[in-house]
Amino acid sequence: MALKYSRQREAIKEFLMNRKDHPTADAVYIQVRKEFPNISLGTVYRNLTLLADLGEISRVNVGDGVDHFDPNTALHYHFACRECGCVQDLDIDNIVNINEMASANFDGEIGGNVTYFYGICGKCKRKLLS
Amino acid sequence: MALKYSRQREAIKEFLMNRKDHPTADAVYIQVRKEFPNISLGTVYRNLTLLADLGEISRVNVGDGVDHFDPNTALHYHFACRECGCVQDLDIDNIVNINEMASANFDGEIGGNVTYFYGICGKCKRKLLS
DNA sequence: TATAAAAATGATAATCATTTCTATTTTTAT
DNA sequence: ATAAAAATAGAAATGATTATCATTTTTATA
Repeated sequence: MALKYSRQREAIKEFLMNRKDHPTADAVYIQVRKEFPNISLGTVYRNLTLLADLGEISRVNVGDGVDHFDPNTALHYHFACRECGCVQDLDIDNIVNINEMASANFDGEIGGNVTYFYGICGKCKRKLLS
Repeated sequence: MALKYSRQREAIKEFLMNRKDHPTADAVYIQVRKEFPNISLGTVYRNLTLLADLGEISRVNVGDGVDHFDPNTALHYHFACRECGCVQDLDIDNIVNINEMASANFDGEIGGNVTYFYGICGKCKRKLLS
């Protein structure tokens, strides 16, 4: 149970920390393989899950069937482009009271919510117009 | 391309229309198999996807790794119990302006958003307290 | 520094939801 | 009645993720 150092885990963390594009496990794998040619996809998944469980990174779901990973664990919102599949952060204030709103007229316990946006990103929008 | 009647599709639709519990494809399959013992899971998936594409039902994702299906296509919010896995409707007003909020400071086009809540349902809450 | 227990790894197999394929059956316009 | 189009059942394929397990790394302690 006690955590032990691993060069692979450090490389995964290091790679992710410099990223703003919310890579998938496979994207992490492809990159980290440049430094560790023998790393296995299972190791990438295992470490991403571990880091997420430790709260060092967060797992992001934007409905495209693949998990994305984000070094920013603070509350913020994501946008997913349905054209190119990119995932980006949105610069908006926290949506207020949403859990409280849901708690009214509800006999269970609201633990949290998942909110994300989708559409066409700026890049794809410009491409489609030209 | 032209749609042709199918008894299986009617049975799937009929079953779903009387449901408030947002069944999965597999749950639909198990039920409809009582009337059509030879129906295949592929047929269930094909028809659920078709009905969703036609806008007659909606596909609901609550982050549990399985798609749920809802005969109610009007905008409303869902709650997913992390204890028992049940999915239910929430009786709350529409969350206002959320797409507009996201559109500010964003150079792409917001097409929509996905918002759902999770936690412990009333039934499980009571069970845990006793 | 040597060592041995604990943890992590690489390789691969397994899982699970969903989709695809194909030969056969249903539907339906004529 | 018939034949083209669409739908089906059954089975295989896919794709993301998890599990298994023999081997390698890490690290606390002798």
